[in-house]
Amino acid sequence: MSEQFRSIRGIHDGLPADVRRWRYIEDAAQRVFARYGFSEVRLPVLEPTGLFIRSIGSDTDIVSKEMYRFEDQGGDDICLRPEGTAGSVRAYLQAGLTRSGSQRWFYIGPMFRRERPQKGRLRQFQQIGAEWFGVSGPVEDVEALAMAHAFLNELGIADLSLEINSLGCPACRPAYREKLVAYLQARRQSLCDTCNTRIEKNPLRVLDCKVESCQAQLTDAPEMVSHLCSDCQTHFDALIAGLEALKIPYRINPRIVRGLDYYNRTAFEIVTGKLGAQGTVLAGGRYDGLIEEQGGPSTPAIGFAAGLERLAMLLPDIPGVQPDVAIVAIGESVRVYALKIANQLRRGGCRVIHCGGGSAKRQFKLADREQVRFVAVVGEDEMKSEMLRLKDMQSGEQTDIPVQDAIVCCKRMTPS
RNA sequence: GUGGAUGUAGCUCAAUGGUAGAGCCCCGGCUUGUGAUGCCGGUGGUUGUGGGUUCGAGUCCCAUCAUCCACCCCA
Repeated sequence: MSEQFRSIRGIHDGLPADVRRWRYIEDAAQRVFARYGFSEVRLPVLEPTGLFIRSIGSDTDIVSKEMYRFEDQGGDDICLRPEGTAGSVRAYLQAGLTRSGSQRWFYIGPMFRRERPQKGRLRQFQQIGAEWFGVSGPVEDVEALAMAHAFLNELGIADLSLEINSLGCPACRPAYREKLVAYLQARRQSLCDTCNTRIEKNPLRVLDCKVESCQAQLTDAPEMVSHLCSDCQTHFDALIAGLEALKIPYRINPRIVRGLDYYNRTAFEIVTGKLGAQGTVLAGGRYDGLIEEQGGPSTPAIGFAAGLERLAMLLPDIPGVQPDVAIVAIGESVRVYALKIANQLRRGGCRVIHCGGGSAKRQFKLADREQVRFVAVVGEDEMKSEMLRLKDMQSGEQTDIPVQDAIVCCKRMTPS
């Protein structure tokens, strides 16, 4: 007795019921993103490790402890991509598109992060992401947000809320950061242990600490949105004006922080209360410095990514396609003939399953379980007369009709 | 990486430390070519895995693995 294999921890199978949801989501993304002029790209799952160290930042959890990283047989340091933006920028530069005007891309694919699995958090998960290169204005920020909003709207998911913030820019963030650190240091004693380490590592992170006693200390903490430089302020104001004009509901959340180093100015999240601790369903923001950081010309950009599995959890079951007709073959003598009939029906555009033979009862049970609308009985009589005995499984009525008529009948009853 | 909960048939769950069961599902049958309800029968388990305590462990103890939930972090 050999041991059965299991999928790797936190890496799950996409079974038919899952994939139906995924496809539903992907189809919505394709439709909506097309309306905004975005084109799909398919980028590598394996990338040089250095790409992420440079792009995301070596101090981040993602890079420092969550990457599937290894040396391949040729001695190259490579890893499974933990997110999609870094690779998109790499591809954008590699293809020499910096002088081709703004580029509007989207992608759908697996990402890998070696974290402890929990609800809405897998080690291999899928993201639907959009990246828009070469645009700097608040207009594009509004459009990107409107596109994200339209996408989720298309899915019909209720009770989502959009939260926005500005992270400032290299001109105003350092001064704000100093002010915040001073504020936090004055309250060191009252903050939790993790927050104390965050003061040096990533002080902004303290702002969204979940510990109540910490939040109590932060009621009048300085917020980035009230320390923006005039350019950032103008940008933020225009973003808000755009959202208002499009009547997209939003909430300014000064506590939104980005874990990844490359973000600046606009940052946003769309969250649900229905997924426990992993309620962020879509998140993104502006990353004006990343392309230059990767060695390209200074190029502004904005993007977002949505978690496919998280969205899927918010969707009801999606019914699979049902066959129109099941072939029930009676007797050995019609074996080959029944196969031909099945294909003839398929060529005519019907979805056909073949019940495989055996007793009529067995085959009817099978057909019933598949919830087909019709059963076409093929026996010696039918073979001789080139007819089918077509039974409507809902009404129980059955009639003998020519094969061609059966095709028409089955197709008409189940349109799509 | 840290903490908590849970692992018994394909699924949902039973079984005072004393022979592992039920329901559903699945397979076959209830005369010859007709399904959903009915009746009969059947397959299926080294109780996640490995140790230990005991005359005896599904049950108690330890370890390990997996799943779930939370922290951390993030989509």
